[in-house]
Order: sequence, then structure tokens, then C-alpha cells
Amino acid sequence: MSTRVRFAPAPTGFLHVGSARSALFNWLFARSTGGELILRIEDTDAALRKPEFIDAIVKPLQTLGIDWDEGPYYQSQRKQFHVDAVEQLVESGHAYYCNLTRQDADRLAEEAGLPAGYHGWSRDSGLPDGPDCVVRFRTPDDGEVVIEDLVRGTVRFGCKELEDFVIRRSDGSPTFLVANAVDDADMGITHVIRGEDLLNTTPKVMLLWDALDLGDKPEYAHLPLLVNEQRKKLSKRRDDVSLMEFLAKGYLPEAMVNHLALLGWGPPDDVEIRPITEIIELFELRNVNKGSAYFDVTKLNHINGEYIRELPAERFIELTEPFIHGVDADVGWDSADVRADLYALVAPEVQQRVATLSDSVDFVGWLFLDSVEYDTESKPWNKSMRKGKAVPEILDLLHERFADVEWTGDALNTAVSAVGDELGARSQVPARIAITGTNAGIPMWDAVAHLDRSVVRRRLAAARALL
RNA sequence: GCCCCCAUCGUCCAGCGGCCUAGGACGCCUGCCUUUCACGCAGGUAACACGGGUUCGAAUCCCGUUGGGGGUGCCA
Repeated sequence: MSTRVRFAPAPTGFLHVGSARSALFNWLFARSTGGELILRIEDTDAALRKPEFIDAIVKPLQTLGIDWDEGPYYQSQRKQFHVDAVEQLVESGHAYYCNLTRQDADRLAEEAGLPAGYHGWSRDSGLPDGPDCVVRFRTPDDGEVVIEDLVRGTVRFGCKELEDFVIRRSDGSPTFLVANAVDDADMGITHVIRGEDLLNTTPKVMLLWDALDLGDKPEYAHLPLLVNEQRKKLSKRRDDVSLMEFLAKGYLPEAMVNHLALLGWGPPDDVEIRPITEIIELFELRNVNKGSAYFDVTKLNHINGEYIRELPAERFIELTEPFIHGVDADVGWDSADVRADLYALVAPEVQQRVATLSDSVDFVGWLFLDSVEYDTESKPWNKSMRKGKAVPEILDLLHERFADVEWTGDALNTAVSAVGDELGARSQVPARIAITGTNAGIPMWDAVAHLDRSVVRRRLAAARALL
């Protein structure tokens, strides 16, 4: 039988990397088994029903190349099925009405000397439905629910630990637990692959499944959570987790996907950076880890850099243009000042050095700016300018020679080295700092030859004046 | 509190009873290359949480301890 899996996010704003990882693993499983992926939006809660939230899920998935075969389906549109299921459960005696609030339940528990929680207070009250009534599922008093999790192995839950949970809110809307069971059954889901934070809800869904007599249950696989540096579950409030924001900063979708695939799973041959087609081929659910994984941006940077370096030069230019022009990044110059020809010339060198597309900005500002700023407190300035040998003389001499030196990259480079030789000092770094503002950067003389002689000489003089 | 899950270098992954004096990658350090920086190359640093079993043999299996995490909603 063909596999059918689903990615079923609640539309709670932007898609975060943890959800993206869940989507990816579902997708990898579907593609590697020749099965199908279904996108289902879990919007049973009215507050979540906002069109812009749907976009926030669909768009990033598309960008990452995670395509689905069916959907998006909306649980809100299948509400009637869920309502029917709740009704069926009430009629069969599996569920009952209850008009107690959470506070009521806690108070009753305290008075009875029981642990906090709902202890089936209204089970046999015979209460009829009413405006303030929820429907609760009658969990078995004993026995256990056993899950054979594909990642975790056998997991057991004692039924007495499960309180009579709410399956229909007082506003009449069924909760996701019912929707889950009904929809997974209707949609023929064979494998439920999702985050470990949902593991505890699984026994409840299985109980509903049996009570509703829905037939064969899907297999479950609970993925390890993605965590932050403090080893806490990635949170939208606290952590940088917006997938789109990463992409906006200049992480390539392919690199992001590659990195995400490496969190909780690894290829048997230890080759980490590789095409998605190979990852699909190698991916096996049974090889997924159990331990949570830290979402390490440092490693992402490395992977991204590797992918960027593999890009054809024209493609790199095309992708970085929005950043260079200040559309997708903050820059200190005007888009009109960007010299496209000059950028095209240096782009391959920039490409060798960046971790993200937006980093490109840092390497080319000196080409578009009239003057550069010097950080005289910085380490490079201190080391190469303040403490460097004969730096004032070097800059003075360069200023002089640059007045009539042939204005080509080779000639400039030769002239600079000659000055260094004459003074018995290292001249390249001081020249670089004076002209570009920093010690780190692309090979520069060919680019400098495209700047105005006067602009370059002025910078030499400006840096000299600060010594 | 109660329930559930987890535990190999700082981080991610490999290891599924002998091939492990534990391998790869990121990071970090050193050297080479070099007009700087980066890339690349060559090295180095660094881990089986602890205690009991089982076994001829355990990072690998079992139990416990400790530590971490998740859940405990009329959110999903």
C-alpha cells in the first residue's frame, strides 16, 4: 500500500524552522517511499482562521521546494464531520456533557484532595447539552494505550493518567483531537510524522479512533524537537525562527533544506552537503534520532556558504542585486550609486567570501561610497596603521605616486609593492585600509582602477590625516 | 506535583555486541598557500553523564541514579 502523510500546521503566524523541519521530514518520507504528502491546515480554533496565516505557511513551503500532492485542506471546512463524530461519541456513551469551567475543576480537585485536573466530575450527571457545555471524552479507568512509535519504539500510557479531555468546546466547535482522528482516517493517512511535543496527545487520538471505530490506525513517528542554545523548544517569541526571515537575510532555500535535513538525521556515508535528490534516496525514518537538536546558525552559515560558492557567477549576481541595491538590506549608499559593471567585475571574488547573500553588502560599499569611514578603535587599524612600520610615509608616498601612475590594476599593485620595498615595510594592508576602510576584503587593485583617481588619493590623504 | 521522552566531542551527525586506543562535519587552534580577508590543503583540540547488571566481550542490551526536555488548556 502506498504511503500517505500529512503536514498539518496550525496557522499561527509565520512558519518557523521547526515546522519547516516537520514538513521536510514528511516530504522526504513521502518522496522516498513514492507516497503522497497532504497539506492540511489545522484551524479548528476560530482565532486561527486568517487568510494571511495560510499564506505564511504556503509560501515558505513553496520556496523551499516542499510540494504537496493534495490540499491544502482546511479542518474548519470539515467541521461538520467532526461535529457528527462528537455526536456519535455522545450517543454511544463514549462522551458526555459537562458545564464545569477549568476553575471549577481545579477547585473540586483541591477539595477532594486530588491532583489538579479534571476527574470526570460530570460523567454520570446526565447533564443535557447547553450553552456553557463542553463535551468530554470518557477515558477508560484502567488499561493502557500502547504506541509503537517508528522513532521512539514502544511508548505506553496508563489510561488512568488521561483525564476526560474536551472534544467539543462550549461554542460547539470540536477540538483538534477529534478533527485529527476523523481527518486522518478520512484522508487515508498511513504515517503521522510530527514533533515530539505532540507525543502526549497521541493516546487521546487513539482512544477516539477506537471509539469512533475508524479502522486501521496510522503509524506514528515523533521527531526530536529543535531547540535553542538553552536546549528549550524553539519558540517564536524568544528565538529567531522565522523561515522567511532566514531566506530574506540571504540564506538559500537549498542550503536551508540541507541543514534542516541534518537535524535529527544523517546520511550513512557522512556526506552532509549534497543534493536533495540524494537526501531523498538516503532518507529513512528508522534512522531518525531521538534526541533534540540545536538549531546552529554557525553551521547553517557554513552550509550556505558552500551552496553560494557553487552558484554560477551570473546567478550569484542576480541573487545579490536586491541586497546591493538596498532593497533587501540596509546599505549606506543610494541605489543609483551602485555601479553594476563594477559589481559584476568583483562579484566572483565576493562570492568566495560570503556566508549569506546579504553579506555581499559588506564587501562592496567602498566601491560605491564617495569616502569611507575608518574605525580607529578597531584591531586592524591598531595593528596595521597605528603600529605598522612607516605607515605615514607609505601613505604619503602612495598619494604622491598615485598622482601620475598608470591607472590600471597591475600598475597600482606594482606601485604599492614598490613603495613597500623602498621603505622596507608592508604597504599592502595600510593601502587597503586607507582605500576600503578595512583590512579584510576582495583582491582590490583591478577594482580600484575603476574608481576616480581623485577619490582614491583623497582617501589616502584622509587616512594619513588620522595618524 | 504527575505523565511522557531523551542522554556519544562546545554543536550536528556516524556507531545498531567484537572492525572503537570511538569516525565525519561545524566551531576553535597551528602551519601551508596568499597583495589583505576568505577559499583550498595539511595537522591539532575535544565526547561514550554516573552506578550496577547481562555477556567471553558493551558506546552499543537491561535496571537504577543524575541531568535535560516535552506535556499537563474550552491552543495545536
